[in-house]
Amino acid sequence: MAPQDNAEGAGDRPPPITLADVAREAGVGESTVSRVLRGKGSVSDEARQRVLQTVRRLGYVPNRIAGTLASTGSRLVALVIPSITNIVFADVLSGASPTLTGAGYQAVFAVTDYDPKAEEDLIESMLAWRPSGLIVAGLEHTPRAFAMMRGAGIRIAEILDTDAEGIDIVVGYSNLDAGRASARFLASRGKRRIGYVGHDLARDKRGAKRYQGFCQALAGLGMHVADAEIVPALSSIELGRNGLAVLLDRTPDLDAVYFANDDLALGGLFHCMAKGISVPGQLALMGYNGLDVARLAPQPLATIRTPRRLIGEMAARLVCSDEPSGIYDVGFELIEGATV
Amino acid sequence: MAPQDNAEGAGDRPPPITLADVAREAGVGESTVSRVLRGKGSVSDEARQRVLQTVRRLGYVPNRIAGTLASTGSRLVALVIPSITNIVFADVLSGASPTLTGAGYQAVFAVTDYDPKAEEDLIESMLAWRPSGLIVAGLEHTPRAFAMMRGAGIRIAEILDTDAEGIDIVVGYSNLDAGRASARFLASRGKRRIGYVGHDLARDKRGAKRYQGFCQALAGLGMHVADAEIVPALSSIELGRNGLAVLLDRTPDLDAVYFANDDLALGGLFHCMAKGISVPGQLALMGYNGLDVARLAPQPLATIRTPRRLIGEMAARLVCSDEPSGIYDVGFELIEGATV
DNA sequence: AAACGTATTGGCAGCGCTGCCAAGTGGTGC
DNA sequence: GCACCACTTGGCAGCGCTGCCAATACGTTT
Repeated sequence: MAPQDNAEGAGDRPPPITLADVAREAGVGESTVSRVLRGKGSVSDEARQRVLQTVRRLGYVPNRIAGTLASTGSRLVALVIPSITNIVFADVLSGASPTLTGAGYQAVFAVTDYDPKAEEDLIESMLAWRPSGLIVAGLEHTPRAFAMMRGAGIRIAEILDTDAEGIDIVVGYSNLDAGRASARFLASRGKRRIGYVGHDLARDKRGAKRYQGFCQALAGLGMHVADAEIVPALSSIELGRNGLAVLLDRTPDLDAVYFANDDLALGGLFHCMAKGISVPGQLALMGYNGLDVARLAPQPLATIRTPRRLIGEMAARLVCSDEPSGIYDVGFELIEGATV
Repeated sequence: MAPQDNAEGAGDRPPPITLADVAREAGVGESTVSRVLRGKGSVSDEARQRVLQTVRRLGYVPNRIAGTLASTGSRLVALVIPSITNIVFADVLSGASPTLTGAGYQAVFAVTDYDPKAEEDLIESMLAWRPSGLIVAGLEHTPRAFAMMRGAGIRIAEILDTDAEGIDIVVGYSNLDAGRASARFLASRGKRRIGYVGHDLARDKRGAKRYQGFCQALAGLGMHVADAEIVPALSSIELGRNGLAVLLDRTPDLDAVYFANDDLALGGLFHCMAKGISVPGQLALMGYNGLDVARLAPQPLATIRTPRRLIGEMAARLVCSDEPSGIYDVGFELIEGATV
């Protein structure tokens, strides 16, 4: 842990190379260098070669900070997400990142940890970088966050949900419908004593909407959730394992359990495997998200697959383009798996 | 999928509010506004109140682009990582992000997809933002990438590996040692016919080092890898499942298999569960990374836990501070699990 | 030959802020 | 009363680049 000191020079750095240095060395005007580097405007082949060679020789790296200040657009896109270890958002980023890079944009991101006030503060500090676009998770924000986003004068994409009004661009699907579809699926397979294991729904707004849709659809079929175990923390496999144990302890005669997401459901599946509970014979399990690990488990999990990568890609493309604002509903897909 | 058009005004935006606007409205000089906003220099309470109130009234958001250009430091830290969906890097980011945010920095990131040339290009475009620090995975880079990093005059942290020379700051652990430790552990449990399932090692330099250490340690014990299945792609649960199937097909009498990481190992475990191969009775499995899902599987996986979050935190803290450069070895921990 | 487009080039203001400096104010000590 | 100091304040030159404009060169049209 102790640092082994490095002989890296502590000396004064030479002053950084600027565009003016390149211009002088190449014997051309600053504008010409700028034109060559941005590939805009016409420049003679001879001048271009001279500039490029000088750039290489001096190791010049353009200063985008200065460029951005001088021009209008910043070529930065801000991403504000609740979590980075949650694979859902990692997938969104993995869709957005190459799209942005490919279009010459840079991604700046910040993690709210599911805290609306933190989101508000982070949106503010992101806007200070004058990004040309902002991608943010969900449709629920604090009043000040709404005001800032509306007033920013940039493209805003809200993702992963379509169940409320959007500010500008919305890319996602209906979480209410996803919950409803799950309820109908379980009912269609003859399940009647259905339990629920979820996590902190005050923080996970979209999880709450799924549960709401789930209950609604059950009610429509004259049914209801027999018992629910809500663990007051963020979802994890461990929580699912424990949550299902507690639920079954309290209400042993369930024939199916709906989980707020695949992490929890996988924990539930592991619990059943460890306890010798036969799935789906004795108990059916259904998750949500369509994670790889759930698909490849010894018993593929019944779940709903959401096109998260695509959402990231589309949101990125839309905030960088002038395609019309509006709602882009990408839908979801119910995976029957082998646990129901 | 079709956008439902939104009535958002297409009108001309009012010119954005600048610090000069605030100064004029508040009846003070620009310097005073700047001092209030940055909490530097002395300002009378009365002036401060007037400024803060005006800022709130106008909804002024400072322009960090301009601020950065005018001052020296940029308060940006660049992160260049191979992947974002790989939980290892997501964990690193989740450690780095709050640390940076807490210190008033903004994280900018880019994903190389394990391609050295892409890394080179991305490092270049990140440096164009004049970050005050750069965090990059691993110690292997292209010559031009090395040159750019050395010449950038900023703090550089190379993470997740200590098995080669670093440029400036190194935060990680020895992958060679991790491989060696795994070999010794398997040998100590009496395993003699040991197989290996790995992925594209030309791309995963650190995985290659672990395998190298593993083979080295086995050789030291007068043993060797009985058979190895290298799948030419990035690791995944699916690949682990298929890889183990192929390996066992070819060499059925193995008594242990070492996997390049937990994704592959988990796939292997799932394969055994599906095929009724008893673990560790018939076959022992060992992974690497210490993922939650591996710890919580019906049979906890033998693996090596690496402090990825801590690495992210430390790297973030170090690039923002003037703590000494050098190697910070955070070590790793062997988890015996129940699969060996 | 004059007038006119097109390609190429350099100069320079200014993007919004910070750093530095000079100036003003009021309290203290001698 | 004067020198001195700490605190407070505003003015203004840049930071490194881009956008605009004017200038030049050269071929074409009438």
